[in-house]
Amino acid sequence: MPELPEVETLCRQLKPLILHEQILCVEIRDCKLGSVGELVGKEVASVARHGKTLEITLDNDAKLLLHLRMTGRLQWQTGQQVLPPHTRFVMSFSTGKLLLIDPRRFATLTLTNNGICEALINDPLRDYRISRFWRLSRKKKLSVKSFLLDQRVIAGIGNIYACEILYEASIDPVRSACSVSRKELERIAAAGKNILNRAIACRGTTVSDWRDLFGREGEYQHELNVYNREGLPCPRCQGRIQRMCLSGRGTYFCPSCQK
DNA sequence: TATAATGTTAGACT
DNA sequence: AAGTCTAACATTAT
Repeated sequence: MPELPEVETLCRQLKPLILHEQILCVEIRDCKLGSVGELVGKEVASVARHGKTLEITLDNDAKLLLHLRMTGRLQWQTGQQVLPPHTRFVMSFSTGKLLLIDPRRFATLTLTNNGICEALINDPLRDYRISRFWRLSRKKKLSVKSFLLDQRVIAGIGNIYACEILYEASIDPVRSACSVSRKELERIAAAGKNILNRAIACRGTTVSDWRDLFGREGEYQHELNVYNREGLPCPRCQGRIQRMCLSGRGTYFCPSCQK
């Protein structure tokens, strides 16, 4: 479910609620998550996002890394309501409770002492270097879409935004990464920044079950050009949007203006 | 009932 | 050996 803009939305909403707050109680309700060590009594020193990972640093420098994978959601709850179905983890503060809800149970939670510097370097909204992006693309024969989805290349892009970025850059998703020219790759990088920033401003894309920390839908679904729009007219050339399967994922594109 | 779903990765295959 | 592809994870909704 959540890609970079969705995780960034959660990060921004969560920060003012839990920064410098003490963890009062932790409940793991799904043993598949494993144990996360001793968190009770620690204070939250920072809340950050790296790619699609949410990082909560504690006052002893330990880091709680949360990855929502496909259907993970975070919900903020104040008061005594019953927990929603599929609530897998609860962390309580004096200000309220943070719930992890995850029907498919793919989400992961890890406590670590070393950061995740790889994603720090490769986050497209930080000091991402086009030179590195270009260099990596030169030796890749796989599709440019799979290239964009490789979190070691860029951290944070998922299936929806990969489709949208390639549409905005007018690049055919099946082309091999190494066939993309420097100019075209610059177009992809620019489209990536535009789209991700715009999607953050919209608090993410709700096509099925994405909700923000307070249960609200995002707004970027109203600005999608190709994703989930098979058979509808392309906003640019009036051709029909097609759907195909690429590396196992639904891929939407306009065959007449993505070359 | 069959298929697809916004992610990642171990293991298989080139 | 390194690059690439596939199946699997677990559950719900169409």
